Amino acid sequence: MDRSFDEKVYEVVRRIPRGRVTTYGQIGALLGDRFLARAVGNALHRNPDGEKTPCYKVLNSRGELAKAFVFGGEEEQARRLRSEGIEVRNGRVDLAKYGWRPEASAYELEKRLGG
DNA sequence: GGGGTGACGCGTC
DNA sequence: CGACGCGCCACCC
Repeated sequence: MDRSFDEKVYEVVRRIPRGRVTTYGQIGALLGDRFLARAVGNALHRNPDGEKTPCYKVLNSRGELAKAFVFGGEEEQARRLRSEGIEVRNGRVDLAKYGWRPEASAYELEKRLGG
């Protein structure tokens, strides 16, 4: 009954803190393989529930939004990001400022320590 | 089982 | 900055 790859991706996305973003590559790396980045993008493209899984918080390695954002396109994605206080300029977000590294999060640390 | 698709990432020009 | 090329992968025919 192992969860499908897509579901694992959604789980990670649901843990992204409010006001922060992450990238396809970082999620892939967290799931065990940096080359999964492309598959992560595909998984989000198939996201069945935009409310439950805030995929608008996932960007590419350069902090750029997705032209093919499923729930309304790039503009809608920008609006959702801004609604969390995240700045979007020229279709891009400053990862140094808003980026979240899942593998270094307190949540992960706690989990590894057996919390 | 074989082949196409795509919200990727990185190097190169 | 933009345009390719290439490697890789899960999904879906």
